[in-house]
Amino acid sequence: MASTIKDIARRLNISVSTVSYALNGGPRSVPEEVRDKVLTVARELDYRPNRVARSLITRRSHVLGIIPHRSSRDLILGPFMQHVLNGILNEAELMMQHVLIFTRCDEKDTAGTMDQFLGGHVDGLVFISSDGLEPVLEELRHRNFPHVALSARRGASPTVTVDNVNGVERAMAHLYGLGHRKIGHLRGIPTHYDGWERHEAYSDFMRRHGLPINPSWIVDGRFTPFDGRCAALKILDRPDRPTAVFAANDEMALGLLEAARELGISVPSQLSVVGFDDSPHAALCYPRLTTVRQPLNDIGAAAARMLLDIIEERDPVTSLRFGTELVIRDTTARPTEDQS
Amino acid sequence: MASTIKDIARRLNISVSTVSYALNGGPRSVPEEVRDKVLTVARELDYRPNRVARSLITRRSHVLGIIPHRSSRDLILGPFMQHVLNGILNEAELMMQHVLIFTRCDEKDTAGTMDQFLGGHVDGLVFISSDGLEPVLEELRHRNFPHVALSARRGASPTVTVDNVNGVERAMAHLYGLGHRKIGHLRGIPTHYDGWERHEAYSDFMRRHGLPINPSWIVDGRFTPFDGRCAALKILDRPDRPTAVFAANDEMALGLLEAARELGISVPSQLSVVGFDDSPHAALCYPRLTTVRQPLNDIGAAAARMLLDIIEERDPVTSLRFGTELVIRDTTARPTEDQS
DNA sequence: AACGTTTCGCGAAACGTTTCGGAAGTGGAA
DNA sequence: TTCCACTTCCGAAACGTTTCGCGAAACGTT
Repeated sequence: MASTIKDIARRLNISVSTVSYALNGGPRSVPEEVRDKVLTVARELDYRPNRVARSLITRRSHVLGIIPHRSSRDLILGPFMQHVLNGILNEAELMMQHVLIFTRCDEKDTAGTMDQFLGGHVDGLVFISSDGLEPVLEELRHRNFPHVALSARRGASPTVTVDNVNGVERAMAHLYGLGHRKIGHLRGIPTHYDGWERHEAYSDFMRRHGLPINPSWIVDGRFTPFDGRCAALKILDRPDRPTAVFAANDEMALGLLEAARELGISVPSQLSVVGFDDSPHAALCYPRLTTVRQPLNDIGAAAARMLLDIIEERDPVTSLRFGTELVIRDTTARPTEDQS
Repeated sequence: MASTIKDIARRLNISVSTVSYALNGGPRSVPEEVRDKVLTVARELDYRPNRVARSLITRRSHVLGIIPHRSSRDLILGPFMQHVLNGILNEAELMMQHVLIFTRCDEKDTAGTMDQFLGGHVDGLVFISSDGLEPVLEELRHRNFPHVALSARRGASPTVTVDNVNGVERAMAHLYGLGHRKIGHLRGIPTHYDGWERHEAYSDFMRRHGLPINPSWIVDGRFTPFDGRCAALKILDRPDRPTAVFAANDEMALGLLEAARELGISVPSQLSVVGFDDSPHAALCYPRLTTVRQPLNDIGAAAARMLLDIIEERDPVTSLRFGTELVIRDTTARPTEDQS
């Protein structure tokens, strides 16, 4: 139904090549006069170029692919995914690229997954989390297909990461400086790289400062407020509870705050809390959350830009690491006498 | 570099058509034996079908397009976009479709926009908000291109909406029932259809109950916490402030809560607040927000499903409207004596 | 007049598929 | 033997572009 370049050519009794050149100021020039005629007829026929046909031949779609974490049902709802995605989208807009989100991504079916990725619909891929997808990354590297991984071990593939170790260090040092010695940890799923790294940094800090690590002060959650609340109940509802808890992200810290309220534990006087992310709600909740800020929007934007650089074969920046910043608000204070 | 169907054919000295049939159990049968051989060689050559070439001929990409609100820089960050997108993504996954987010969408350049949309990269479109895009919708209708609009006037295009009128009615009736007579409104941008409809419903309620509408009790914001805070300061920081405020969404209500805290106005004893959405943080903030719940995930999922129905020419469901539910939490109470 | 150099334009190949028309062969029934 | 139906496979067209090679014409220089 829709008109094509051929229809224009026929109408004007000229060849399709000429039309193509006219339409996109193509690699060869066409005289002003016929150019105008082509443009007019194109408008008359309501012509729209078929970008798919074009991609087939140019091998570029101007679309960036995104692979959300596989448990995306939950994670896309979190501020992490949200802000990173926002960063990617904003940057993609500037770079005139669209963004395709791959919904199906079965890590057990590497072949099927690759079919999707390499089908030509996207020029490159951003992995929001590489958790469980190492074989896929491996094959992409092997095929030389442009990709960038976030929240991943710095390895063979290009990565954009946040300095978790440094961020956790700041958070812990803050708590330690206030006088806390009994510090618990709401840990993210340990297969998730950030979750793992933050836990490592936490353990490392505790060890280095000779603090006791009580296993029952460390509970896992999948980065959601609900999980945070459940996990927090396990940590807090016991006689020897810690005086402070470091949560692997803000969402879980929010759940923790709720749990504390339910248990009648007042924050920060009886319990200090530090989160990670500085999501918008950290400043909006009550009491306002002390947290480690990571520039999620910038991370997303950087990933998008790095990916396009790779696609267009510019400088080979292979990895980028962003810094963090401690934002001290109202959920941290000195532990009270009777606790320490 | 990558191997094609032709390579397989050459290797086996058979025709490409046979390979094609073998590969996708195609419309014609091929004997078991050659089928196996084709599959083996395909694996050997690490063959990946080129989906772009396939879409060119089948005219299907199995990708659903999404057009975020044009001021997406802000809106994608809100729970509205987030949950709707989540709903779409989940449903798309079930339906084996991927999702492409159009970043560029200049409402001034209808032609350019249409080029993007009709380029063949997507089989249909979901408009998150049709605000300002009527000409585009018009043309899509004219071309019979599958699309669904959210948060839009029920018109010629298929829509999925929420019953704003009913939702606002519940919120207002709740406040009225508690004894509030001086009720303000934190309004969303009025070009946004939901924002407009909620404001209409608010005004209508006030009129019907003979309540005074004070223009300085109505301030606009772009659905963000920051805007909510700014707008709330204007409403609250004056001698004749209302005893209750209905906010067009939860994010602004959250900003309102913050503003109230800054001004030393205690919620709910001195000020009642109702939001709209029931975003996760409504239950997590303090005091917990009374709000109108709308099933954002379901709305997104329904839109995706409706779109696919249209694409695949199944039943012609033209529009769907979801109901709301009032969730009473801790930000609403009777007005105190001295206020009324 | 002979010569390069541009300009202009056409035809065709290519991108990687899907799918149609039909040819050749096989087997069974009339 | 003839006819029909079925299987198996090939060649080619099609989808809508981009772009290369090449020829013809036009133009100015020697």
